[in-house]
Amino acid sequence: MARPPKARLPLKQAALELFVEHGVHGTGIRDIAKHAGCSEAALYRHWANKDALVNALFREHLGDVRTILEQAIAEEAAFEDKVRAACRSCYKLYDEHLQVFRFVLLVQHELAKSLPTDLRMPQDVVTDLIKAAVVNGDLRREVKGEESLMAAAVIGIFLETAVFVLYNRLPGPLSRYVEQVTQAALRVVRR
Amino acid sequence: MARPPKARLPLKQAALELFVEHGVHGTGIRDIAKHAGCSEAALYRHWANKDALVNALFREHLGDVRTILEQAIAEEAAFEDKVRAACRSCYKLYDEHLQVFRFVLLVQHELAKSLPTDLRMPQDVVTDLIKAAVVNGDLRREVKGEESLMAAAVIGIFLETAVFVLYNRLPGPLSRYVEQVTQAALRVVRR
Amino acid sequence: MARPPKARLPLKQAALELFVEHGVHGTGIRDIAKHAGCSEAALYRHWANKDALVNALFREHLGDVRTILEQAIAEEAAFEDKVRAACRSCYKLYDEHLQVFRFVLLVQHELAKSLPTDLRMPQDVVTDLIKAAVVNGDLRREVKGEESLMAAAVIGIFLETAVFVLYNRLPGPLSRYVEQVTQAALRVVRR
Amino acid sequence: MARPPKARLPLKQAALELFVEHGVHGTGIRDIAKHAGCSEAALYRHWANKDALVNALFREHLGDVRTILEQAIAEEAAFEDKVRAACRSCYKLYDEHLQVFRFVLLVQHELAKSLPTDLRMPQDVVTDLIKAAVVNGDLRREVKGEESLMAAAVIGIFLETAVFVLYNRLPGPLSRYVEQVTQAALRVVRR
DNA sequence: AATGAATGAGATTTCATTCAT
DNA sequence: AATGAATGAAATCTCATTCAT
Repeated sequence: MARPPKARLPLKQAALELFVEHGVHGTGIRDIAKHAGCSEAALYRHWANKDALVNALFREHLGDVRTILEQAIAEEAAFEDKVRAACRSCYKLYDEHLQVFRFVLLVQHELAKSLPTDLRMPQDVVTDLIKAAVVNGDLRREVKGEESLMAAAVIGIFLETAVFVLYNRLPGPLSRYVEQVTQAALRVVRR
Repeated sequence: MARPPKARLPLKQAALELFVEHGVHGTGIRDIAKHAGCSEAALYRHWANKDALVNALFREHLGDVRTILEQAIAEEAAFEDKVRAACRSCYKLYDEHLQVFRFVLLVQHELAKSLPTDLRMPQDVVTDLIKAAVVNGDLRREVKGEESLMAAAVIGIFLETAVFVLYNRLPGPLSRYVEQVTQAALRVVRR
Repeated sequence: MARPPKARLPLKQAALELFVEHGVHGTGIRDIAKHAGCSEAALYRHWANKDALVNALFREHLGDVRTILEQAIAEEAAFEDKVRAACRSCYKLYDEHLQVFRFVLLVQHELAKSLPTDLRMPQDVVTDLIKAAVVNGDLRREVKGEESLMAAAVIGIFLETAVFVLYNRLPGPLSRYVEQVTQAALRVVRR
Repeated sequence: MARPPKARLPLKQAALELFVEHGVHGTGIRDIAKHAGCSEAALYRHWANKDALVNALFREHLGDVRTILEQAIAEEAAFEDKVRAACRSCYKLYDEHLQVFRFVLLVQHELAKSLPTDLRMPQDVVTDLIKAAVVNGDLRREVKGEESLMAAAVIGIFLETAVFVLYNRLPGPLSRYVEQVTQAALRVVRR
């Protein structure tokens, strides 16, 4: 191999920070390069263009979130514990890597059009969790056919609480709400 | 009284559609003008600049949503009916004026930084609804101090269900879920 | 109408001159704008991009050349006179508007790929002239089936003489060779 | 003797193909390197820079064409046979190495400005052939002083026929027209 | 009053070339 | 010796806004 890539990681880090801070459209190549301490052209060796960078970054971090969720859920046996673990793992990510969390949240709507349909999303993980609980008998049969609706409710409770903390409608850190949010979610899915 | 301006409405309609479709930053003056069937300069007869248009549009539609919510809530007496009316009114807006709904949702995040803090948001309406219910005794006293958290949960359930419909994770129209969403929200706030 | 376009013509003239002088690739938007005495952005109001300008310019001037040829040919009755008129009209263009002639010659190969197939070219005019002469009996029947080959030869004689003058292999002006070139072309097509 | 360089030939071949396909200016170092299956820096081990590569390539292939022409002409005694041999040798090159032919044709115009004047061109070979024929008495004395004009005509017939085949105005292979083109050229130069 | 031309500033992207490994 | 990363300069193009008619 020739020179080991030196700008790749700084560029990703800089892009993440600036995208979250000023939005994807509000952040220029120039800003990213300057913040990363390298030239603008360096970016184009690693990604075809700005869009490609955004997409790569999104896929990567979305994968992280999904993995965190899946692992947390897999490590618990009871449904309630799975829900709590899911919540705790995500809120931990929020508190420790706010930028990753915000980026995934932020860009999701902006990229909705250009995302491949085969991409497994965190929403899918939660939906599957609920479907499995219905099958297992952890949730009443009446929920049958409403799994997606229940998933929407659970995700909504998870996310909007984070949004409230983000915009200072609730005091942080987010993790302090794990138990309350978990109980709220459980009250929704358990009739 | 002078005759009403002719380009104003088409411009607003065009801006709304394009902002929702391509984002505020992704939509140029030329796009708006072309889509509205008038000249680029016409825009500057009605608003000082692009930002002013965006802000005016946001304030206006946010006001609509807030008003709809407030009226719906005011027209009912019981807490449960208020929640149901709030949900129904918003979901009706979604089904009939999807773009208004999406615009308010979308721009909120994109413009988070530049929004004036004095603006009363739909979130505030819901929070106040819950606070009032605690005072009235419609909700148990234990909720005291958790009003914002409860509001977050309720709003999350409302919104994420809409998002699920928007991205075809749930079949539309959104209004069909009013009762289920209402019950879910109530289960959360009622211990 | 608002402001009458002031930069359009200067831009076309500047582009023509610079394309001929330094080649299409060798000429930048900046050069064209500076030479035309206007801003770079002005160009994009009139053409979508550089390629579009090149194409429009080519189509326009190609049309001129074709029209000149067709008119010259139409004004004469005898085959020999038609050939002479064709040659004279083109060589007059060369001597008086060298840039147009060179541009059409230069860009032809560069644009070969992107040109629509329906475009009637000067080559077609000459080919049709010869086909008509065979039908009329102005040329022997033996030429039948060789019209395109004869057209190639005639055009080759026309063009390469111009190229020789262009590169100073022959002294100008080109028009002085009209009679000799005409006779050469006639010797080729008349068995 | 050191072992022969490994990347040199692939680079030359790739450059030739891409220059013909997209033009010299339209082809980048990266394109050439990728197409040749080696690194970008490799090019600079063999040539000082892009210009040097272009020039070397042009000189080489131009030399090839000139040599082919000169040999073909030298191997025949009679003027008519010389013309036929010249045509046949070039058309053979066209049919078997289209890219070399096109490259020499193409680059001649694109690089007209930057070409060294000392370079002996195929045009010179043909002009000398005709001059010699006048001196030898193979062509009438009346042609005296018109040698360059005659050379232009002969070359024009040769080239434009090839161009017609290139753009599908005539069916290939080009070699099938050797005899007809030869006769056409002879008719021009023989009064 | 209303248009569309024009613009300055800046965005993104490309390119030939050099550099570090 | 050979690679691919990095770069400065420049190219193309976009944009919100102003201007002349």
